[in-house]
Amino acid sequence: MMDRMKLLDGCDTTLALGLRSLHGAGETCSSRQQQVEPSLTLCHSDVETNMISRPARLSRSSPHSTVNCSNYSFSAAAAVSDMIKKDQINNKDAGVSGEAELCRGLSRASNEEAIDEASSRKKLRLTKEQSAFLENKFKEHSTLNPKQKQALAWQLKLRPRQVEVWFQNRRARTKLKKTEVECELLKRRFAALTDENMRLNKELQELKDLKFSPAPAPLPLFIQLPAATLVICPSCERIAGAAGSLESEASSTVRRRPFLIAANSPKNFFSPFSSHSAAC
DNA sequence: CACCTTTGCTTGATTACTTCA
DNA sequence: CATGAAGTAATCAAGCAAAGG
Repeated sequence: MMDRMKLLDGCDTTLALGLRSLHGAGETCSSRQQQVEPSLTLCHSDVETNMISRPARLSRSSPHSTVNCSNYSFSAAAAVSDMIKKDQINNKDAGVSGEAELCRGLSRASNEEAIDEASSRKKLRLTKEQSAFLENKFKEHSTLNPKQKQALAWQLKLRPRQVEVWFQNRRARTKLKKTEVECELLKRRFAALTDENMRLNKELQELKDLKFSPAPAPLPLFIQLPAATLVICPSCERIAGAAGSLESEASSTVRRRPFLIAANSPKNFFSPFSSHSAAC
């Protein structure tokens, strides 16, 4: 019921009539609608001329006749369906106008024949201007309070419900986009870490091989080694400290930074032939 | 080249459900 | 705890453009 009630949200005069002009740049009346559905089709070309006379906006068409519609189309079936719904529930967002009342009378008259056709949804397309305006407002704040919603709807000559839906969809799609971007970043990060892991494993293997090689080559006074190679214990074969873990990018960065050790400094120099490294 | 049809994408709208005051 | 408003997630479906025959 609540959901149904939402349908009434912000029903303005034109909406209540179910004859609201619908947007769509360069949009023409759907050929499907014209050819298949014996429906009342109402269109007009400019939202600024929204308030055209009532008789012009409400006319029953033959299955193939439509009111001239260069830019907008509106299925009477859907419109009447809306009207019926509105008739059944209270309007919460905006007061029901006299025009709406009149519309209801009209809708009742055509209820039975229209209700079967009312299942199909017609949808408007916002004009570029409307979309741009909404985009700008969305940049300012991604949610709307009722007052802002009403004001926006009024400015754009849309129903508050339409503005609300637009913001809902915009939020959802922004979030989706953001999630996709994050997912992509995580994939890249995963790939980088996989590479790093492979590199370290290779390095580890090389050290293991070195361990079993014959006489070690004489070391220079100072050698430069990647930090990762310095913390493996040849005795227990454990990778001690940060070298064996991938817990953070920060530690990874630190690990990658090579540093100098003095070959003649027994305190700092890791000898492959000592029993345990200091890290153990 | 014009015309259909198909396909995929965008986007307005709906529904069910959740959260919160 | 019940309620209603407002939000999200998932989905539907119209409209459109591009591709291809």
